[in-house]
Amino acid sequence: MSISPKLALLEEYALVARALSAPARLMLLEQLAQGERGVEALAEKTGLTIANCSQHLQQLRRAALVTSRREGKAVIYRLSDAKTLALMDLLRIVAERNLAQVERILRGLSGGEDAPEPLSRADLAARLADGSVTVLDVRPADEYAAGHIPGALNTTIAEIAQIVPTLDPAAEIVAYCRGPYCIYAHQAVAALRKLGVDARRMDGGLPEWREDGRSVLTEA
Amino acid sequence: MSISPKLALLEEYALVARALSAPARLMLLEQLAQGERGVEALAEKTGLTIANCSQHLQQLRRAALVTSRREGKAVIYRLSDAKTLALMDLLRIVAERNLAQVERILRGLSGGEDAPEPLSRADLAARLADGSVTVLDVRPADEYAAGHIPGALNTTIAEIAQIVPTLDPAAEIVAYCRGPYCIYAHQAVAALRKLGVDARRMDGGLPEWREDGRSVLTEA
DNA sequence: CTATTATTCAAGTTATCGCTTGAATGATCT
DNA sequence: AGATCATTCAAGCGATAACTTGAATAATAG
Repeated sequence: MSISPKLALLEEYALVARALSAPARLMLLEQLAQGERGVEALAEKTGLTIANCSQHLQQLRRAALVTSRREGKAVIYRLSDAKTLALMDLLRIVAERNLAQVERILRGLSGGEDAPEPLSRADLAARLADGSVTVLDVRPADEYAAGHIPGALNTTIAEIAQIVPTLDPAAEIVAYCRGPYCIYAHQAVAALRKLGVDARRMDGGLPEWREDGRSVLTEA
Repeated sequence: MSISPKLALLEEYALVARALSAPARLMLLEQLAQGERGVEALAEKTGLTIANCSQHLQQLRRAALVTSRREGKAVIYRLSDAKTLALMDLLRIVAERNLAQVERILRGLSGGEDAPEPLSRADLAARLADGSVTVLDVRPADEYAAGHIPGALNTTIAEIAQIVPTLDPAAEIVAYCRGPYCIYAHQAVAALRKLGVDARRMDGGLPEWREDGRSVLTEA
């Protein structure tokens, strides 16, 4: 038996937790939840320098939360499996469930106490089928192109006011973004409600939608 | 909107992960999974100094993984809810699933590749009913006294050789301990198999057993 | 082979964490 | 109130982590 097998074991668990303990790495994981990416693309999206980004990715890889492969001169990173996503999710749930501060931050974004309940993905899928909703994808255009909910319209938060008059006034507006870590959908709903337009968020984001096994449309 | 709501949010999630990123705190959580405890008892069990233990507990409380209440002059800590246990569990699953190093540590403990599959809690409950197993609780005596599986015998790893001859040779031996983070049951199985006695672990530990809604016996 | 591009490595700085020590708070008991 | 016990706070030290900069490695193109 080694010096302290117990501590060695706990150290391994702690390593995984430590990998999740920096906001920069959570950003990277959120990006990777959208799909696999190269280092440069990730650095661009997260605003990190290339070297810094690379080092964070290596920490994630050491914790086995992501894997990488070479493709030409680029190294492509991706989430290692669905359990990584599950872990991020549970982390978020515990944080949101327990921390009043998180609540306040989210409240501030969605326009106060009157923020409506999010629409479940199952309900959204049903209502997409009968045409009673307009779905807005409020992620950047390149992520929309890489895959989105069929029928969803892509727009930015800044341009959201211009798109409203073109929409079916009878259909409820539902916004979605990258997922629970992402605030775009919150911001979109807040912006729409400020305009006097009723809107809700979809629960989760595109990664969760895909994880459910629902269809995803990729631009040609 | 604040300076960077996105970062503020991620910082909160990271806070929870950071709380799980120190072996000492994982030890504390494992202890608390057995039941609520005071600071001094936790310090004793984990080998931390009182002051250090108190500081770790406060970090866990800041992350809302545990809550505390006063009882006389003592402060009693407990896991805040089942989600905390779920988070520890998923962390362990991801770590074990992905890290070859963890595998090696556990293998080394259980006596190599021939370590038997653990017995599920449901199966153990069924076989307890028909008397075809002997259950060994290999946790310290005070934890056994605070609650154990009905019918289980308490022993230490060191004394395990002496207890074997007193057991029904027809019944399979199943050992359990604090749970997945704990290595006592692994050690017990390794020790028994070295004696030529067939033995297995129960999957999970007492907290998981209790979480299943199964009966737990407390010493008078 | 040399040049180019994408990524990683290495060194240095600043900030944070974990642990220790010693003092301060809070609740009980006499 | 004063004494006592459990816990927390505060300051200090050594180790570790995040970020920057500049150089080194790998794969491809010319």
